Amino acid sequence: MSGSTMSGSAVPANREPASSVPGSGASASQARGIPEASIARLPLYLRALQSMADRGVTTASSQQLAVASGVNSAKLRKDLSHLGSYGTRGVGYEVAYLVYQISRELGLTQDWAVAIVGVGNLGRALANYGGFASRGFRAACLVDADPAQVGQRVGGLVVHHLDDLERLIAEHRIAIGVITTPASAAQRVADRLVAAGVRSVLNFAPTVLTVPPDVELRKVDLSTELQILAFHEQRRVTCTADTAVSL
Amino acid sequence: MSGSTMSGSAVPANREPASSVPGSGASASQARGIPEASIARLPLYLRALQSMADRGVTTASSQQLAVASGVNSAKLRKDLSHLGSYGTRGVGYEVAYLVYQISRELGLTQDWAVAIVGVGNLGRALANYGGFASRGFRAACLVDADPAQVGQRVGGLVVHHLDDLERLIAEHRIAIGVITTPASAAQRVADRLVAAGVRSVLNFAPTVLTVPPDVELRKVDLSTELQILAFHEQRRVTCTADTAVSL
DNA sequence: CCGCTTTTGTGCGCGTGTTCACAAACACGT
DNA sequence: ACGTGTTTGTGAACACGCGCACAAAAGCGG
Repeated sequence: MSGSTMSGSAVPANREPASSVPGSGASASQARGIPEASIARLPLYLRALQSMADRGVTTASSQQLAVASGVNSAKLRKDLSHLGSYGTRGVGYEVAYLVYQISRELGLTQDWAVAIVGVGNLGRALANYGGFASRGFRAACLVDADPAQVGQRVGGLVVHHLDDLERLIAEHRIAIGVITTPASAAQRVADRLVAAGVRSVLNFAPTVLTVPPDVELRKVDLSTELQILAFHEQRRVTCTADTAVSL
Repeated sequence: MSGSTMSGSAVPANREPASSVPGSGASASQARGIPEASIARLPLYLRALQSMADRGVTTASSQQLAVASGVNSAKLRKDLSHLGSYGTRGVGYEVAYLVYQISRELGLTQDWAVAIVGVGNLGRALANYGGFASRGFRAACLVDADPAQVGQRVGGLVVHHLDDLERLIAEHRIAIGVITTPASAAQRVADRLVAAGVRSVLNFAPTVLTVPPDVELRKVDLSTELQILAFHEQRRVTCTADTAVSL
């Protein structure tokens, strides 16, 4: 009854289209050919697998893994098949081995130095977030434009001034930039990150950023998520009313 | 060359599939027939439009709006056409009118009471986030399990104890629940929210939640986003190395 | 050594979403 | 009043991802 069973592909993306020449739609993009949708689910599988490993489980079937990850089992098998045939028919997947394979595919065998720009409430929350270190990420650098923030210790790190951004990126070998500034400053920060060599940016500011096409830009938008929920909530009451009338 | 121009649909979704009976794939879901993908973009358009309105712009073409929203103009027109023919050929869209129409469609003409469960760093950040109030949302209720947090004032609100969750939901007419607890507590909180009548849940905890099919569940997963970035970053260096070899 | 059970890996049809491209519609200047 | 230029709305082609369903493979017991 409630339109919740969504069969088809689904919802959009956190990947910003950024600037892309529409005419040159070369479909031969995907390098080693792992679909973007599959990659986005690998972290999910990885988490489920690590949870299993912690509980001492050594082997898991696609069915079990699928349930633990909240996805269809066929989809999971197809996703895993993209990284090679790491399962044993009739048995399942070896948890530890799969953890390693997915980690390697995601590039989590090394750890990535992350810069957080904007030490507001959200920036602080991220800096203190323990989930990073355990998953191959290290908040290596905190930056803010406000002199009052500079020098403060947040999550074991000293906040530096925005002016030193370029130097800090070079020194800490920053690979990933996280933008938690107000929307008004986000584009300027993104430009400086890119100019300093950062090719992966995660944007929390509620604004559309433009970056060169070779920069990977993702966004997390809190109010958008809420607005989507609001839509469904509103549609629900509308539909309920309609149903009530038709009864 | 750099596989960044992504033509096709793209990435997965923040919508959790939740529990859905696979066999009963009724495709006639979508009620008034606005595609989910379009809805997810409406907040983007709304923001661009409001920004234009603030700058005194009264009329915008699909091209202008598309650039401001970072999407294709044809896609934007098709999205807007789903809510009716609110444009004037040869001219464009009237900003103020479109703002109203989108707001109405998203259910933002009323404001929604939001409960935030888990007053950690992230919960605090959300409670203090100014972007809510301005967009039709109101943090009406802060809850935490830790007695030390109870009674504190965060973002103008007093933190209540988790025990009072059901009462608070009823009193404040909470429509949307936001989960910012540790992963271990998330499922229990979700169950209680649902039992208390909340039908829309936004989950920040890094875990898979299971809810009844009539509950709208979205997730925001910070480490997943970073891991996807790490994948591309790693693929980049791998590809670069390959290229260097082949030269 | 063979047949039975379990589970992977995948070919295929289908629904969804995206994009192009164009006709209908509208404003405006003359 | 009428042509002209611009912009919307949408039909159609295309690309993508999802999930079913099944064959191939592996283990196991007799």
